[in-house]
Amino acid sequence: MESTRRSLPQLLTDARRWFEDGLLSAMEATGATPVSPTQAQLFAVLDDHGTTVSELARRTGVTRQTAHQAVHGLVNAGLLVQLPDPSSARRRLIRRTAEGERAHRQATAILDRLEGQLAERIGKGAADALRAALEAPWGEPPASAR
Amino acid sequence: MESTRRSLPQLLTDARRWFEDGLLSAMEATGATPVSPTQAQLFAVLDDHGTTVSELARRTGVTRQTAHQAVHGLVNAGLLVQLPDPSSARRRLIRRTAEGERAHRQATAILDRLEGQLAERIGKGAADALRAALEAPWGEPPASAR
DNA sequence: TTCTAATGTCAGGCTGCCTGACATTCCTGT
DNA sequence: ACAGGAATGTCAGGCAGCCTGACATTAGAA
Repeated sequence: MESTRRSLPQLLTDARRWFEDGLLSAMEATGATPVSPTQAQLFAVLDDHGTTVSELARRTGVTRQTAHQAVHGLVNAGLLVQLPDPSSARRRLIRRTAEGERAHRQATAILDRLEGQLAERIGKGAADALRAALEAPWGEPPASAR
Repeated sequence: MESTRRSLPQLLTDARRWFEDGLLSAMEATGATPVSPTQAQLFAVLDDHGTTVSELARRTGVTRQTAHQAVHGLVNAGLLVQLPDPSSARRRLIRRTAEGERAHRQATAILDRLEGQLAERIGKGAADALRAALEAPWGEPPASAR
């Protein structure tokens, strides 16, 4: 009787995997510098006038060190650059390179297309509802769950 | 104007993190053997008469090796046991131990509670829509995304 | 000026996932 | 009957994304 509903965390993971695989294989197919969703996210929260690693960490909800590491990879890949912040010597601003722009735009386009395909499959209404539900602020899990 | 909608993969990750953190901290608070969502998922797809590692791998959508590793951890933690399958010498059936039962039931209960809290926050309708959308079969990302 | 906070970075660790490689054990077709 | 292919379980090694700890440097506030 399959009383066991699949757990939401698992469902969420499956969905994410679908996007992730789709993104990677699509980018790979175009020969563009591949960008993982995690990296794409970094791009997404980057603003045009340059952003510090710490700020990126805050925006993406990870530690400074993790953000640093992600940025480092992208810098190595030639998609980002770090330049000194004229207003403060301890800060280093992160900016996209031209190639970074390109990769970011492409990744975004592919994700949009995937979302479109999802809408086709489950219906536009359902897809919108999914997004709406996920966009609710998650914050931290209420301790009241104990 | 924040034209940058957050990407679905990222939203999915945030949501998953919320559940994951909630689950871990809740289990930790009770002093029970902590079970990660990944491990909980393993329990969820385990049937009562015993299941092989390969079968678990299929059900969870990961490789045999990954499943093996997860099972190994749970066996070490005393939540699962492997016993020889009387019907075939190359197979080893995985079963829950008594403690495994307990941990599984508790994890499931906590996840339900978290889902309930989610429903409170975003509305029952939205929560149900979320689940419904996620339960659509994800299959593989269509190559047509290239 | 001195003390605290913010920033960037290095080092090391964990988990979940993967591929490769094997030894065993079954099963099927000839 | 048996050879060869498929299934099963495992070990080994790798990679990405996270995390904590520890530091040096620089800004800013007291």
